[in-house]
Amino acid sequence: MNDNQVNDSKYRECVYEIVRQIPVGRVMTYGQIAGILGEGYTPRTVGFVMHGADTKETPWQRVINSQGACSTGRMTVPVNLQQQILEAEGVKFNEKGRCDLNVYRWSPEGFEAKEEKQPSLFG
DNA sequence: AACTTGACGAGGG
DNA sequence: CCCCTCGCCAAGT
Repeated sequence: MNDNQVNDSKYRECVYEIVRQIPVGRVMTYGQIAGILGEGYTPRTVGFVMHGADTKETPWQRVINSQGACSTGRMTVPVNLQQQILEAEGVKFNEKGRCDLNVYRWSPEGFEAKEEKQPSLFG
C-alpha cells in the first residue's frame, strides 16, 4: 500500500497542476494561482504548497510574488537561484531583481479573460 | 487541541 | 519608492 497516500496531497496537487502548465519564459504569481483555485486557497498557502513541489516535475521557478520578484530569500536553495533559472529561460530582471509582470505573467486557458476589449458590439 | 511558522497580498504611512 | 501591519490558511511542533 503506497498509492493511498497520494489522496492526502490532493490539496497540493491542484497547485502543482497549474504550475506544470506554465510555459517556458512565462511566470505566475502566488496570488494568481490562489485566485484560480479559490476555495480555501490563499497566496500564503499556495507558497507553502509550492515549497513542497518536486523540483524535477514542477517548474517552481516560474512562480514568483506579486512584485515580479523571487521570494525564495535565503531558503534551502542558493540565493537568487530562482532568478538565475528564469533568466536562462528568457525572463529579464532589473537590478532590483524584479521582472515586468505585464510581459511575463501567464494564465491558463479560461482564466486570461480580464481585460478583453469588447470590439464595439453595438457601435 | 493550541500556538507558531511560512517560497504572499493589499493597504496605509 | 520603501517600511510596517493585518489577513489568510495549511502543516509542523
